[in-house]
Amino acid sequence: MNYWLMKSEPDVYSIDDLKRDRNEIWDGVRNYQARNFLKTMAVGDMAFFYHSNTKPPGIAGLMKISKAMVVDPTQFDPTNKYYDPKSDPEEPRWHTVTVTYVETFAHYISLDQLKDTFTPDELQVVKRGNRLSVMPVAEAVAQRLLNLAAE
DNA sequence: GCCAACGTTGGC
DNA sequence: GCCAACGTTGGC
Repeated sequence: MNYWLMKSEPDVYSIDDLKRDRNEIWDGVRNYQARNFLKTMAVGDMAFFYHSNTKPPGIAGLMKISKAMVVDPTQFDPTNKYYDPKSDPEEPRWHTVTVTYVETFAHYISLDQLKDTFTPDELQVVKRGNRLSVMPVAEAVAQRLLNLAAE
């Protein structure tokens, strides 16, 4: 079982939205490195829900991967902002996962706290200028995050 | 709202 | 295949 961190702007989709929806397709990722991580996710993996572009940015909760290798439907929808006319329905370019709500942390872990606790090597999200929206989290780091969240 | 970082596009 | 222009991300 692997741990991940996935970013979303709460104005667009927040952990409260996921709590309400229970399950959601994590659509709209259009970065190959992030997509490649999405494609390696397995059912049962856990992902930290990171709120980006908000004040303060940070980790808001936890979700679980409930379906792997989901074809992102938005790539074939011409009315969608994530429409990709170059994606071939026979060979879809963008795969993602379905996530299921697990919990909202009692203690929101702000980016400032993440920077105080982890080095950029331990947790890529604290790296300055980091724009990757999906990234792996090492088991030991994940455990420390879960401890922080419970404080 | 600004802007640094950086991925993508497209002319050559 | 290079690289300038452009667009997006995301912290501040």
